[in-house]
Amino acid sequence: MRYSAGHKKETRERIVKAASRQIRGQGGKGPAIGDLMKNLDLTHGGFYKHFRSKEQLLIEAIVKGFDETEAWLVEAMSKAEPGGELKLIIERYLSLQHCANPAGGCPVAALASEIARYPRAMRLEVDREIRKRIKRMAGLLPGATSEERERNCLVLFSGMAGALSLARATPDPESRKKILEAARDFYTRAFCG
Amino acid sequence: MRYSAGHKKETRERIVKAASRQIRGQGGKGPAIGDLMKNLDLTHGGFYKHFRSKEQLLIEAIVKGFDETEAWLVEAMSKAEPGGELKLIIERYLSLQHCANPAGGCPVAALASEIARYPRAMRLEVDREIRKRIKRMAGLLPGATSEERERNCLVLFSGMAGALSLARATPDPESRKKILEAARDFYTRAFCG
DNA sequence: TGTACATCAGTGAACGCGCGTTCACTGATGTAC
DNA sequence: TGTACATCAGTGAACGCGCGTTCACTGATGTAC
Repeated sequence: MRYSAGHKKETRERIVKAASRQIRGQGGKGPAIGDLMKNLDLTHGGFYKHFRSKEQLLIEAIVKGFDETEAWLVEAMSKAEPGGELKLIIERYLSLQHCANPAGGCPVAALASEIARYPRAMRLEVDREIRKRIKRMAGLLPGATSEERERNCLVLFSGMAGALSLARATPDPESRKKILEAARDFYTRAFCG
Repeated sequence: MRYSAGHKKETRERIVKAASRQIRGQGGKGPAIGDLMKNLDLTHGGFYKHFRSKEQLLIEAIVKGFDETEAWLVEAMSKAEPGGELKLIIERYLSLQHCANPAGGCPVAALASEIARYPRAMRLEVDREIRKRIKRMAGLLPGATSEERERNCLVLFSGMAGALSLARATPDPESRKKILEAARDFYTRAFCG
């Protein structure tokens, strides 16, 4: 059958969006293409009408994860009184909500240890995204020079991703909460003066 | 053929040791059993004379990773002047050497984001190990109560693991070094005050 | 002391399943005439 | 206006490979007699 004008583009976006959630939720090589397509009421064969390979899809899926997460954090910021932006970002990033929702959250926390083992093209793309976000976020950090602010931002960002990963790895909900709270208190004190 | 008394035990240990390196190096489901055995000049069929399942092997392999890493950090400590132990641990954990050697390093940094997705039995075992090590290390941290020292230890440990994961994910060696140095300076100042 | 048998770490073929990718095909709609 | 053909998103069978697990078998050595 013939489809309407924007149909193909819409389908493509649905695939990327679903894949983005699933790669963050499942990690590894991400969802099997058959499953992914079935969830969207499509069949696996059609996949290659949209993407050159699974790897290409995963790259786009991860980029989408960064976009979604940044938007979600920026939204938190918008509610801040002046100077309180960073505190709200830390609180949201280290919230129980983010912890319970890897599929909709930060790709670095969701995939931290796996990125290093991705194929080169994927690593380069992830690296580009991380640099972009770090640069934007660095302005909120304390520090005399932009160099110093960026260093602080790297420490905060990697530290929060580590705390979130560790919390998610912890089976006991009480301990999870303890880790998140400890990290939240610590980074707030360290960077929100 | 019949083998000497300790032979089976030795073979088993060789398998665990090789698997421990490979799961940390490759992540995911770890090495394929066929490859793992071939590297030890054995065939895949014999594997099940030693282990109930691959999952059981992985559990033992990860525990071995914790043991090796703790020993390696304790060795660093032994060279410290009194009070300087933690500083040496931070420096070793965040060294370029550790960064370049995931297969021989900390399992949490190597597998951070994947642990949360392991089968329950594996998660529980990893959790036990982490608690054990955190408890031992907490004594080196500042804090008025043991509660507070443990919280600090959680923050330091998860932060360092996050920094190491991020550094490993970074393709450019200069940036890798920058991340490690920034984290090293920061945590040293924060906890070795 | 010599012989028959038991033991058991290791072997390698086979099974079954998951999964990425390819490819000939479908069929509703747009277009050319 | 009606008819023949082109288009192309989506379909589903098939291929090839990787991999965990099973199982009947091997063969050197220890043990029973």
